Amino acid sequence: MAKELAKNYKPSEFEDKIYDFWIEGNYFHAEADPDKKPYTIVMPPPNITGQLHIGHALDETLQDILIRWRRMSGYSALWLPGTDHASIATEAKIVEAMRKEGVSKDDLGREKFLERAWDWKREYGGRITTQLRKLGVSCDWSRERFTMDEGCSDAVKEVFVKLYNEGKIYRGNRMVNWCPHCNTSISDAEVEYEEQQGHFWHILYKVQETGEFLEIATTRPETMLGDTAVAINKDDERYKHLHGCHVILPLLDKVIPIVCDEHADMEKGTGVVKITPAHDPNDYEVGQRCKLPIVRVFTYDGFMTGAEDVKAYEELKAKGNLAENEPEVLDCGKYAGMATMDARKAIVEDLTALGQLKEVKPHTHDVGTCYRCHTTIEPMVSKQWFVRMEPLAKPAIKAVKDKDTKFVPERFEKIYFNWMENIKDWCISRQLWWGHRIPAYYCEECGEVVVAKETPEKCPKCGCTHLTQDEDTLDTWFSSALWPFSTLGWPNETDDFKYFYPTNTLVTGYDIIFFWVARMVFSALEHTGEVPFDTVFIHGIVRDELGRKMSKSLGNGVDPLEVIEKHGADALRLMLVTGNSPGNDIRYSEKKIEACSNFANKLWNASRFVHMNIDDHEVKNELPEVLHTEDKWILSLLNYVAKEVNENLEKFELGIAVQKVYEFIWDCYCDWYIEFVKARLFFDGEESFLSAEQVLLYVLDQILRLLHPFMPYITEQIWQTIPHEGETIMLSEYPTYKPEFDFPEEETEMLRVMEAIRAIRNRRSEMNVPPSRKAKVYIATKFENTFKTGSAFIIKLASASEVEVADSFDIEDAVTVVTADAKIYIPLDELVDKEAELQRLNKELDQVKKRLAQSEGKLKNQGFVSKAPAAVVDKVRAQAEKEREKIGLIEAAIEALK
RNA sequence: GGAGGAUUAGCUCAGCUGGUUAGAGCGCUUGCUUGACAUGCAAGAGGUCACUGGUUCGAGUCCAGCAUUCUCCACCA
Repeated sequence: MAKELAKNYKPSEFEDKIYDFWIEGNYFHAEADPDKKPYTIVMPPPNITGQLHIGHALDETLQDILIRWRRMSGYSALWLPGTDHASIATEAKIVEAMRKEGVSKDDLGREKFLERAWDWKREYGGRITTQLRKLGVSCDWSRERFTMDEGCSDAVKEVFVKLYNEGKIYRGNRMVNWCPHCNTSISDAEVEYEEQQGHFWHILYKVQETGEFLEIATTRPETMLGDTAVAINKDDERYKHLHGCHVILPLLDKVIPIVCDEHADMEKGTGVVKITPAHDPNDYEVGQRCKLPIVRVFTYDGFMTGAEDVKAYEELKAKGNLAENEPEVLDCGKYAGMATMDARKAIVEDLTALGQLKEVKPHTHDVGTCYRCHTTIEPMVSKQWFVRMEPLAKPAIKAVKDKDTKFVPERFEKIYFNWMENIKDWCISRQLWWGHRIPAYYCEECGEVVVAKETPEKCPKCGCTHLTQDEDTLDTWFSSALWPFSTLGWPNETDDFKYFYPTNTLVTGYDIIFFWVARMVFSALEHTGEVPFDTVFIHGIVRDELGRKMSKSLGNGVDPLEVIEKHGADALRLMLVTGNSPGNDIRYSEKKIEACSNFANKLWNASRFVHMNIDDHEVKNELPEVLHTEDKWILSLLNYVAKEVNENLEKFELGIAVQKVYEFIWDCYCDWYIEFVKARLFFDGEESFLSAEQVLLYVLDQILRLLHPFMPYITEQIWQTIPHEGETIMLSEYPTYKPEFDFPEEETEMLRVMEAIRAIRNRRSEMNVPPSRKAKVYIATKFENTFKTGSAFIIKLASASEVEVADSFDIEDAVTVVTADAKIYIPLDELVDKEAELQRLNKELDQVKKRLAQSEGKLKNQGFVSKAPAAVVDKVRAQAEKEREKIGLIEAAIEALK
């Protein structure tokens, strides 16, 4: 470790070295320690396909701040990292890479494909975590996990089998969201709605019995081949004569019934709806109610069905393997094999030729798309595995209502409840290979379904050995839902699990509450009987300089690695946490980063100043016996800041916390204390400057600790160069409030002197007197001692040549400055413009009078005096008193000048 | 259709449970080679806290309404 500080702050020169130093020291490692309280965060696992982006930087920074603070506060603080296999995203990338080589999944076969996927994981899985390290994350890498590692996979199987045995997982034909591009079902949460320009096609269906035509509007004419009914409302007067009649489906000339169903809304359109149970969620419901056949006309990869598909269906039927709700399949004839969009065109053309297309109207509507590839979702009836949500959602709602898990900020609870209360069963099977394969086995002989953690040797029903495992894998989020406990050893009752679980804080963005947070809550309650974490700390997203979402298509993304390279991780971290309140979005800006970097530079130089003074004197890092007023002042402020910072952190107000540290360092320590101390370092005797150096050093040490969770690198780098105990600042004690460092009187004394300094500077500045031109200062005050002790500061900081203090002076023709506690004369004869000075004094007099009027108004108000708390009333009273005094002094000054 | 943010200085944002002379950073003006820092120091200008009501002794802060804007959810023949 460096023993001295370089002349300039250059983060790139030491950040990596510091990280290595922490790793070598094993400082991130947490143990189950019965003498300490546990504090646990599990890291939201980034996708193995991921590149570090600014959103990660925010998420990780917040977690690192919390974990470093708790660690320094004496907790056994575990931050458990890991990565997610991201089934659909990873598989898509691999398939894409293979496509470029002209290889398909089927060419390769499942096993070879998985080998390739694991190769991919080995190659890229480490990339994201390497990038994370650049941020300074202090997570326990020895416990790094992967959602598909042995332990997590075991937990997945355990959960699946358990839920199946309890009847909470079932398999069946249901309406699901199908992505024809990814070729898999996806869950409701994975559908994103996008506004699209579409059309209404008004089609005429002929009624068999009466010969009249019914006008039916649809946004998807290609689905008409799968119509198995048209619906009307039973109360609709217009159509009462049609109850029990039929229509002839155009193009197919197929006779289908007219049914009555509440889904048909008399107010909307013509009041007649075509019903396609296989390809529309609402129609599916109607089909169930009216016992309609389900006819599938799309293949799963987005084409119209044909003879082949019918054949496959017939074979299944012949075997007697048709499950409940298994859709029939239609040979779409001339449309068979067409992409659905092409079929739409062809069908519209044919209907036009028949004269059965009445009109086409433009229409904008929200269309469901796949959240990964943004392909339009095709609702399909398909055989999938589902989690029955009702029994799981109930306790998950209660746990948050009871505040077993709290959301910060609280308002996100509503989003959670809204989702949980309207939740439908969760489709968990995916037609993908990369992921946890569903532990269900089917007997080829008797059709028995066996769900078990281990591959069964033989069928428990018929005894044969012809069992095949389900081809599908589980939704990625099924395994992430177990993350808080699967990573700690569950289902085994490990020591870690017992000590670190339930975890404390989950830090994540609001965009992921449904996908992940909600599912962790109900999974944890179901399987561990406890909530997975006590607090969900929600943050917003990082937007670009113009407030837009960062996106690949806009190309407005900011690469955190570039920012770190240029300004350092500390500046990036500070920028991400400053001036932000929980749950709100953050706007990235280069200016903000620069400001943060300047702050780091400021701290660096202040530390260099301390070094310049202590290096030749073997100064001990402890407080001296005798403390001067300004020492007590800074210590008292420090104490107060430490108290508040801890309180703010406790409440997850990280932005407020860091703001206070920032102000203390820059305004109090650098701009005032260091300047005060210069007077002692350069003018006083030996003893005084030694004690000054001690306090200077002590406070610097405390500052570095306070700031360390936010800016870990620079604080460690500096800390290592100053006298200290312990190996790393990471494990030093975080400053807290200590009653013995409360010095209210000294604080007041210093404030009096500081006010005088500011007032003198102000006057000099207004009169454009350069600092080089010193002037004698007379201070008339009741607090003679305070100002006598403070005169050295006034000389140094207010460009005074000499200071005289007494309880009054009789001076004419001087500039007069009045503070709350003193009347200050600066005889700058030749510079004084009497008129200007009079004007200024009168202006000030007006201002003070206005304030006094305010105070007095309050005091005259009976309601205020009788109802406001005594402390508030006293405060206003004291204020009014000061104001009256000040008015007296200013008036006297005006008199004297006249 | 439902829900939730946001609205405070030229810009970007803080302001916790109601009590300050409403704050910060950037930008702006003026002065300064001040014994670490010009990535700096000092002084300053700039705000009827979107709007309208209400509660209260007292409202940027609580309540109701309204406007603008963003987001989420649901629906959409």
